[in-house]
Amino acid sequence: MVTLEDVAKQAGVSLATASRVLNGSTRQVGASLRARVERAADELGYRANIAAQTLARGASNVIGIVVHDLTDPYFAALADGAMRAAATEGLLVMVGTTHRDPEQEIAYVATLHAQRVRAVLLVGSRVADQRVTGRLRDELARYQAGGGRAACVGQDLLGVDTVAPANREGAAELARALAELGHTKFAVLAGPPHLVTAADRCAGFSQALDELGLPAPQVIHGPFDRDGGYAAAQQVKGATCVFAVNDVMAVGALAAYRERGVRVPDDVSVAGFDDIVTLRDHVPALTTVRLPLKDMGARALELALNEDEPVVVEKVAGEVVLRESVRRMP
Amino acid sequence: MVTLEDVAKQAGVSLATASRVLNGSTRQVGASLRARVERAADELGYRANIAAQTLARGASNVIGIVVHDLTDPYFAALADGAMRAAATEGLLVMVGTTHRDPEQEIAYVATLHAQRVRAVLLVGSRVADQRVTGRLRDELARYQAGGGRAACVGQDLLGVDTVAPANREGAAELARALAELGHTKFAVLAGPPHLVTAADRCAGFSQALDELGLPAPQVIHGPFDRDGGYAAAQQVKGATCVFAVNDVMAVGALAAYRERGVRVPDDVSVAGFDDIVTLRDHVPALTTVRLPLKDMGARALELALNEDEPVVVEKVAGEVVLRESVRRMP
DNA sequence: GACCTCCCGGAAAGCGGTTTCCAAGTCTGC
DNA sequence: GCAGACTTGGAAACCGCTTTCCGGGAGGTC
Repeated sequence: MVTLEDVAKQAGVSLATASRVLNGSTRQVGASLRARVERAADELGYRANIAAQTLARGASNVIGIVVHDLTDPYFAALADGAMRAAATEGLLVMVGTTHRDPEQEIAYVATLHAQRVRAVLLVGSRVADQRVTGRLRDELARYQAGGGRAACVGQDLLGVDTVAPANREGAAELARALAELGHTKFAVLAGPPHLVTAADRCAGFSQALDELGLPAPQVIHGPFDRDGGYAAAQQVKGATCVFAVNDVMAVGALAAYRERGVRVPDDVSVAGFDDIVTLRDHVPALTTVRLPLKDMGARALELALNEDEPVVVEKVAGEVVLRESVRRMP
Repeated sequence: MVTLEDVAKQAGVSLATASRVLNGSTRQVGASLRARVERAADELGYRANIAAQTLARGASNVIGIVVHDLTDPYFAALADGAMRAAATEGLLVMVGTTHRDPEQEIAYVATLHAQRVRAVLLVGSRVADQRVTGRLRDELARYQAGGGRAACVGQDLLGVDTVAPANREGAAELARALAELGHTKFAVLAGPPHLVTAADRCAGFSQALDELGLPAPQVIHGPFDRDGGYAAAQQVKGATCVFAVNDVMAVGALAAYRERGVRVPDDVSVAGFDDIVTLRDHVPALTTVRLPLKDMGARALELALNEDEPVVVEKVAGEVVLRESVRRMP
């Protein structure tokens, strides 16, 4: 590959001068030399070696984002928000997907640390397992000790900047809205018990029902994805309203009902959580809690880059959106 | 940050020995020294500086993927396929999104070149503009001249390894299947004329109709996304069957019809292209052409990494999937 | 015109690793 | 017991770039 030295030689100047011309510096370079260097670089097709720059400057211009699954539109939206924010700062993005394996998440933090990325963003729910979370914390702390910056979208469990959606509150508000429509018998497709996001939404929902004096919902655990919702829906017994703790599960539930000839919302009402954009044309339109996913991603990056002391943006509000998948009870 | 020198000092060995123990080498290191080094590294929380390694080794372990829009499930699936393939090779991934700006694509290739990534993957349709494509070619050639590797998912227009879906053939087969159902009056929601993927699908469809002796379809251009499909559907006149050149446009069209009280498939049949997984629960279920997106992404990465001479995998076959959004004509 | 700044070009010292080359052991085989 | 072949540890060159430090010349002041 073409190096700076090649360019300097071709232009008949020193390395220092070539560097100052091509890669930004506070120092001025005279017009004639500057032109010669630029021409040489162009002729040779020079591209600065960023690994070398990073090493010399002691700072890189890339950030790392770790998500669970890029094909899940929830993560895609969050990641997209963060990537747009990164682009405006002139930063590049390395993306890692854990496929929901917490060990992978830890491994990625180590790898991104080794890459000396400017910041790492952990996107997605924490798990309840204290030991795993502890190891992740350690890995992050080690990275931060070396000057790294980190933020998380999810729960404030890592001791880093955090953007935390109001999962409990959003679910509670949804519960109240559904109760308002006259529902009293609920089921919750609750996802995996160890996933904090899922657990929070389930708990917020249940608690709100309790405060309203309504009976506790039937809680059905299962995977956090479309098929999990599909399977869990089969086990619902006697509820008039089903809350799936995220939208893709709700879509799975709707599919299960459709196949069995159960009409939504006539026979049963269904609600989800997140308000995934890709699902906006779903039939019936899904009642859900809208989260500003892109903003949250962007905000988290901002925090990671700018805050010295860990800042926690608690309870990013969701907005209940009532659509045709729920009906008013007679 | 902790450096290798710190570790070596702490362990009382030379830099060379520490390097050999920690960062893999053909050379053996005695058991006792090895243990001392490992203990020191662990105590200090050492993480190799990959920028330095990349510089010293002259080879990096990251690849770059450039997509148009991560929140579009089409790209998410392709990227996910490539990322899984990368992970099995122990490679890290940098992702760039162009937001459909071809200039951005060129800029990303330059940036990834500067990063000295092992390979770059360009995912998504080429544009018809010769000048833009030419500049992208130049940028890629320059990168490859320096030992970089590149591949593309889309059309074979860049002189690099390419995985090209059989857009024309898939659309043609779809046209024949729809004609088989008795349709004769077609419209095509054709997307932007300059997008090669869109144009190919439209052309393949039209040509097949022509070969069947059927009248040419009404062709309506517009954006390549959901809203483009929505808007284009409004302009359809007198067709019994509408082909949207991708699934998200088809979903937009379905939404437009639903709002206007036009029944699908009773009043009009609708088909898309791609078979996006997220849409599998859409109502009515979308007739489409299934493309093996994840495989294509993985395959492209494989080509980039292993092939010396540009290899073109032409015409990755799509499979027509007939679902309820189309009906047989009486 | 002497003296001081200021400006700009270049030499060279890093940045944190890898790897080549040596030297000093340690094993073999006879 | 000793030459020759392997091992293994360390010194130092090098990867490509940034930046500090120097020095020479131009411009300004009295």
